[in-house]
Amino acid sequence: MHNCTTHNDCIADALERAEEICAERDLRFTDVRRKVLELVWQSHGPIKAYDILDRLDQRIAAIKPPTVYRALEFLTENGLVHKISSLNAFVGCSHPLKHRECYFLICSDCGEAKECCNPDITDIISKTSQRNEFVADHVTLEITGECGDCRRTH
Amino acid sequence: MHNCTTHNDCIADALERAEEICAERDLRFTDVRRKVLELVWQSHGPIKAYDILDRLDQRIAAIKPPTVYRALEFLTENGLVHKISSLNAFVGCSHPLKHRECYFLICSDCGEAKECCNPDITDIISKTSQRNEFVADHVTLEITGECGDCRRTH
DNA sequence: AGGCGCAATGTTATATTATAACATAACCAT
DNA sequence: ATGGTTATGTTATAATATAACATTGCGCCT
Repeated sequence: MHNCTTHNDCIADALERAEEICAERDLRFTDVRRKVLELVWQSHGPIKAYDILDRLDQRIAAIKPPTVYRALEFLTENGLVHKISSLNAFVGCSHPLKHRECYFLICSDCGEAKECCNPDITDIISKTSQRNEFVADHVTLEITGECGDCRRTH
Repeated sequence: MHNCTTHNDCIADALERAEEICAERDLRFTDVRRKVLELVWQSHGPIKAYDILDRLDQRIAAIKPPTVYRALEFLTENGLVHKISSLNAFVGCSHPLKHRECYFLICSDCGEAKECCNPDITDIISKTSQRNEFVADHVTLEITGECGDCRRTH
């Protein structure tokens, strides 16, 4: 599924970065938001809202869909998480400080979504927008296919 | 909403092209498929599956969601219609013979989705995929923002 | 013409994804 | 502490999509 040998560290790092970013921006990194972000990172790949819901600790309080969607909205707005429209799923952003737009290579075999943030793509998209007199505000770029690891395994 | 002065012609043309393409490929361009494609074109911009359902002539037979989704699946598979993932909506392809991938400029003000099929984008996406050892199979590129017409109007 | 096989549609039911609307609680600045 | 604001709880439902099985329709063979 993934070859991130110290995935616990990834998760911890992501949470810590989120903590810092929220502190800097005077945003509240509440328990719900932290827990949702943690589950997003734990899944390693894209995870669906209702799967997050299922994995939240339901012993303490029965968390309902709106709570999860609100947390995801917060995390998405602040660049900590991205929504993958073609999957209706969410994935942690691996470099939430660097940029706003991320592009994804989504393997339909193993399910992983690798961020591929190529400035050349950003550039050509921006030129294309201009040529069409279009002021872009958000870009969704999702490339589906088969990743190298999966291809070699077959 | 749109400045296609002879939009009835657009619709008729699209249906005729679809007819030809299906004939060439030995596909059945059935009444349901034709009617769904017609409604997609009538809307001019992206239209949602349930809006198509509402607009289908329900006097004759009560058409149900699966029927619409199947028709959309057929039309999408054959390049006559594109799904816009970020909107959960469908739009007619304006040049179904030319290529497989289309990119969209979606105006969040007027709702139009303009196809922008820039080979340079295709090119760079393909290079990026290669560099990541990724075999792309489908590309979703949806640029949301404000179109020139809307910007000037404000 | 009759019957076979396959593709398309009909039908019922339900799964999945997402949000509206209003109530309560937690936080925090004065 | 109190009042304003932000976050969460709660109930209900809207919106999007598909599974599973039944029936119909069409092309082809003889």
